[in-house]
Formats: sequence, C-alpha cells, structure tokens
Amino acid sequence: MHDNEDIRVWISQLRKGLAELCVLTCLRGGEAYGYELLRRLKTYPWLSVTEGTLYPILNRAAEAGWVALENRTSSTGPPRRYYSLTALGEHRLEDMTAAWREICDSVKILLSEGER
Amino acid sequence: MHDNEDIRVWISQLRKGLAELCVLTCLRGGEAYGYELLRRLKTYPWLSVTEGTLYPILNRAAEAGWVALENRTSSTGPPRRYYSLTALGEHRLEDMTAAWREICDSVKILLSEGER
DNA sequence: ACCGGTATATCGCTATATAATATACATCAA
DNA sequence: TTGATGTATATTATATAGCGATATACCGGT
Repeated sequence: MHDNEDIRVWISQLRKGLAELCVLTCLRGGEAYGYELLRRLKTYPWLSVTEGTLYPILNRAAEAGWVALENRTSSTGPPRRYYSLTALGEHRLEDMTAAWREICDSVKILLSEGER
Repeated sequence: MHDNEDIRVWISQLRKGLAELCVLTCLRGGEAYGYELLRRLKTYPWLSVTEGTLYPILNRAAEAGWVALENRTSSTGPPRRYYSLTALGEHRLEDMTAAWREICDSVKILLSEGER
C-alpha cells in the first residue's frame, strides 16, 4: 500500500518559488545569516526549508544582487555569512509579494466557486 | 536592459503544483474536456495554463486514478476526451486543498510579521 | 482549396526543492 | 586527547513540473 507519499511530492512542487519568497521576506526585518534563517523558518512548519534548499537560494540571490553579503567571525562557533536585502532586492520582493497575493486571491475565488 | 524577465521565471516556478490543484478543482463541478478547461482557466489570468502544461497534468491524473476519462465525438469539431474526478481524486483534491490553505495561512502570517 | 477555430499530444529546455553527504569551528565531558 | 554535540556553510544527485514550440487533425465557411 503506497501511502500519501505522493501528496508529499506534490507539496514539494508547490513550495517551488515559495521558499525564495519566504527567505527574502525574513530578511525584510534586517540582516541575518543562513543558519539563523533555518531556525526562524522552522517555526512555520509548512515553510521550513533544509540546508540544501536555503543555501542555493542565498547564493542565487547574492549573485542576482538582491542581497549583500558580509562574512563575520563568531566567538561561539564557525564564521557566519550575513545577508541583507539591497534596494534591488526590496523591489523584487515587493514584486514577488504582489504576485503571490494576486495568485492567492485567484485560487481563493476558484476554490470557493461551486462550493457546496 | 534586462527587464522583469526573471519575475516571470519565478512565477512559473511558483505555479508548480498549483496548476494541478486548479485543474482538479475545475473538475469538482463535473466532467470537462481539456480545451474546455483551458478556456475556463483563462478567465483567471494568474491561473491560466497552456496546452503543454494541461495535457500532461490530465494524463498523469488519469494514470494515477484521480480522474476517469471517456472519449466522445463532437458534431462541431474533433473528438473530445472528457475527464471526471474519481472518489480517489476527490479525496486527493481535499488533501491538496487543505495543504494549500495551510501554506497560504502560514505565508500570510510571515508576510504580515514586522509589517511597517 | 484554404483558413480559422476547435481539440489533443509531445519534445526539449530550464529551474527548483530535497535528501544526503562533507567540512569545519567551538565547547564540554570522559 | 578523544569524542560528542551544536553551530554553520556548501555541494551533489535526483525527481519533477511548467512552458514554448511544434505537430496533427476535425470542422465549417469562403
């Protein structure tokens, strides 16, 4: 009996793109480093990501100029890479947020249509 | 001048999984054939899909047993393939809808956090 | 015969999430 | 000194879906 394995696969597809929105949104409040973002997002079970998802997102964002990065040492562990939104990144995040909201609204309407 | 091309790419990622949810949701109201679904979804600009997206979704859904299919001829054009949700498909759609709503709620909270 | 609308199908490309794995620094206990 | 644990970043392999482009074919009107 193959359980609800495939709903997990589907959800993983659903989260494509969303992870980036969540990460950049977390940076809206100020700079942060990767591991910190991992912990923050872990407080939202549906939005939590793993290292294999997060670090590529941060690297792509840095390469695209959406975030600035600064390496700093830590007295309590290995060095950290702090990321902060650039003006370009803030603008992009606004575009992403706007698109997300419109999509959300559309789905809401579609789902409510013909509701019993 | 590289325009907002990349936001389009991102949105295309964001729509992964969502397209399937929309298609199955459309079938909730009763059977329909592919081209009909294309037109229906076109009324939601953010959710509209192309043939290259739709037909693979319908084929996968049929293979998975989420939809039943019936071929019928049409007096006004080429033959059509009508799809209808199976009990299994309805159950899966419920799971998808529930997951979607939870994710939506989580994102809403995250987005509202630290709002200016 | 030709064209536009209807209808389905498939190929190739691209991008992303995710698990798994590796590396390394710091601290504390055995 | 060794080992374990928590902190911190990175990369690789795999699977999967969206999408543009393209092809095929039926039908009615001109």
